[in-house]
This record gives sequence, structure tokens and C-alpha cells, in this order.
Amino acid sequence: MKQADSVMTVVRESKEQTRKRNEEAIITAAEMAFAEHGYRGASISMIAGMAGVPKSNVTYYFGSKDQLYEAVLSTICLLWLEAGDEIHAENDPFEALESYIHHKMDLARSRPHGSKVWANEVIQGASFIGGFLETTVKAWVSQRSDVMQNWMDRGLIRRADPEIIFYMIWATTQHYADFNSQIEAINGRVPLSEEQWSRAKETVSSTILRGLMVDP
Amino acid sequence: MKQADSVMTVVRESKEQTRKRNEEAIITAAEMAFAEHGYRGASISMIAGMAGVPKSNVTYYFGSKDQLYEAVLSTICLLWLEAGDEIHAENDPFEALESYIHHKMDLARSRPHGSKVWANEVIQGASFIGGFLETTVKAWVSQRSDVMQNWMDRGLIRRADPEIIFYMIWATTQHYADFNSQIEAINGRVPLSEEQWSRAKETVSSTILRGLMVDP
DNA sequence: ACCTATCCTGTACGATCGGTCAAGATTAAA
DNA sequence: TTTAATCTTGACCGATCGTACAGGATAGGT
Repeated sequence: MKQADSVMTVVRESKEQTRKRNEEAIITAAEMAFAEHGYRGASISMIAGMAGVPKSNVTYYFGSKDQLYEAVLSTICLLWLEAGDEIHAENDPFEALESYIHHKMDLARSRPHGSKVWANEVIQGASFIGGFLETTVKAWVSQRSDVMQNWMDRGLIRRADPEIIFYMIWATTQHYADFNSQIEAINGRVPLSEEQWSRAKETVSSTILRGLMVDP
Repeated sequence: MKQADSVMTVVRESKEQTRKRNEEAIITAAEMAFAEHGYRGASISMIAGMAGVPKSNVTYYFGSKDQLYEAVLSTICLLWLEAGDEIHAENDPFEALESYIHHKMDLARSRPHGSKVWANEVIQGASFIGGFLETTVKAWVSQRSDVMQNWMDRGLIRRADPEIIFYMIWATTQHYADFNSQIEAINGRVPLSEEQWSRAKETVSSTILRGLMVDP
């Protein structure tokens, strides 16, 4: 088949390329399968079917269902941890938090499956990610809470427990990913329009930010 | 064993009483099992073990796993639908909404398992409760949205899409049930204290209510 | 062109699942 | 007390699950 090679310029994939392509296809399929059926409900054969690879290929790449699940969870969390990078004491609190909320709303829209897998895992006790929550996530919250405390001490925002504020932001933003099917049902079986999405972003952020303003 | 009957005044249960007692035990066990393991992860034998009845007894009472699952979901929703009864146009919006938020926070604390089952079901596509969402829940939202619109027209609260406000309330309150394990992990593996709970209630409601105030 | 290490996958296995069913136990009516 | 209806449950079934593994396929070095 030299002809095909020269005419279509289809060069043979290297092993590394094949592995990377297969791993990404499996991760993507697993993210969707775990989101739509839960950890137990998603089967390896189902994931393999979505990814277009044989069932054994999945266990070959990821070792076990548990390890694949953890890979999906860590892929998601790497995305989330970056969203709050602009929360620094030297930034304006309302600009920083508005950016954070908008960023999280965009992630809820662009990566709903990841959010759902995470939510499912936490709801069912976070047995796979418990250690991660107690170290990395806790440290993230602790650092940002110090920033919020700084803003409060300088009288820029209203006094409140910073953790509670973060939980409110997480809850309201991720709700648009996790409870998407409920929102669509109430919206008349219709996905949110572009305008509805931007209004949701605006209302969520402005409501929380107004709630954080100091008394005049 | 006449002696036992007369001394301990333990009369024999009627069939109805036995049925009711068993059904409640099974429902309670199922609520916990579905919350902690998801729909597929919770097995009938596991639920039967928790409830202290043989496995076949579960299918005898509820017919199938699906019907038991739906019974759990409807039990939960009956509780939730009552929480917003005070949202009427003639009430003060801030008092009514504060009462609603506090009521929902109390439910998140007292019935976390039900909230988790509901969240799991919605996350995974709401295939069991889709029709219910499109009829009962949608109508509930529609009625309360009219009340909110009335308050806005009278200048009592800031203008915003009422649905978005309800989603924010649902998200922030139910977060304390659904993401309880995440909150505990960040809190140092320790459940929220009584004081932390009351501060959470206060901060959540005051932040949202301040976010709804009209500009001075 | 050959060889070898690595990759890939079809097959098989034990475990567990939801659900069925018939026989035994118990209750309520006659 | 007898009888009929209902409740209760242990045993069983086909299906599906996650995983192990052997052997074929293949890429990359020689």
C-alpha cells in the first residue's frame, strides 16, 4: 500500500501517538459514561464502545476501573484549580471574584460531564478523593480565605466566613452543570439559549457580589 | 406465651402495622443506600440487610428496584414542595425568602440522604423523574416566579430572572447536604458545629437577600 | 530481514446483580 | 376449627460485571 502512503500522505502513527490518542478517547468516553451513569452504572465495555476500542484495551491502558475513574477525577480537578488564580490581595475583590465566577460558569457550560463526575463522587462520600480534598483543596481554600480576610480587614467587602462564600460560589456555578437536566426540564425541555446563559452569568455574579458589599 | 402478652402488654401486630413498619424501614434504608452508592451501586440485598428483612421481602413490597427508587424520590420531593409555601405576593419578600432559605437549610441538615438521591438522579439525566420535573416542579416554579415578578414590579426587590434566583437558593442550600463530605474534609474531617451551621444559614440567606435589594 | 520487547485483544472465570417462583407460615374470614 | 387468602422467604436463573491471562500482532533496534 505504498500508493496510499504517498497519495494521502498518511504516515503510520508512532506508538506514542497511538497511545496518547487512545488514552484521550477513553478518558473522554469515561468522563461522559461516569457522568451519565455513575461509577457503578458505567461499565468498562460501555466506555470501550464509546471510545471505539476493545474492552481489554481499557484495562490495559488504565489498569483497572478504579484507576480510570481516578484519572477522570484528576483531569477535572486540574482544570478547576486554575480558575481562582486571580484571587489575590492586591486585586480588587469585586473584579477578582467576578472573574472567578464567570470563569466557573464557563467551565460549567463547557465541561458539564467533569463537573457531574465530581459531584457524584462527593455526594457518595468522596472515598476516592478524600485525601485530595483534605490536602490540596483544603490548602487552596485556606490560601484564598486569607485573601478574603484581608479584603474584609481593609473594609472592601462585608465580613463573613470566607469558606461559606466559596461554597456559595461553587454551588451556584456548578449547579448549571450538575442540575442541567432539571433546568432544561423547567425551561420547557429546551437548553438554555445564549442569552439565558449570559443572563445567568450576570445575575449569579451580581447577586453574590452585591451580597458582599459593605453597608453604605 | 400468654404470660408475655399480659405482662408486657405486647399485642400482636396487625398485618397493616407490619406492612407499614417494614415499608418505612425499607424506604429509610433505601434512601441511605441510594445516597451513598448511587442507583446502580445500591443493591437490593444491601438495602434488605440494612432494613433487617430478607431480600425477597423488598421486591415483594415494592415490586422492583425501579419502583423502590421512585418511592424514595417521591418521598423526598413531597418534603421539598412544602418548604416554599410562604412565598406569596402579600408577604414581605425578604421575610418570605429568608424563611424559605432557612427552611431549606434545615432540610439539608435533617434529610441529607434524600437530597443526595435527588441530586444523583438529576445529575444522571433525571430519567426517572423527568415527567415530574416538567409538570409539578415546573408549575411550582412558574407560580413562585409570578410572585417574584410582582415584588419586582412593586419595586420591593431588584429586577432579575426569578428562575435564576430559585436556582441560586436551591444550589446554595442543597450544597450543604450534597457536598457535605467535601465541606467536612475542608473543615478538617470534622462535621460542622452547631455554631457553624447557624452561621452558614445566616450568611447564605443574608448574602442572597442583600443581593436582591434594590439600589438606594 | 530478522529478532525481541512491547503492545493489543479474544476468551474465560468467579462474583454479583435483579428478578422469579414455589413452598411454607401466618392471618383473617367462615 | 376449618378454609382461603395473603404474606414471607430460601433457592434458583440468566445476565452482566471487573479482571486475569495467554497468545497473536507489531514496532523498533540490530
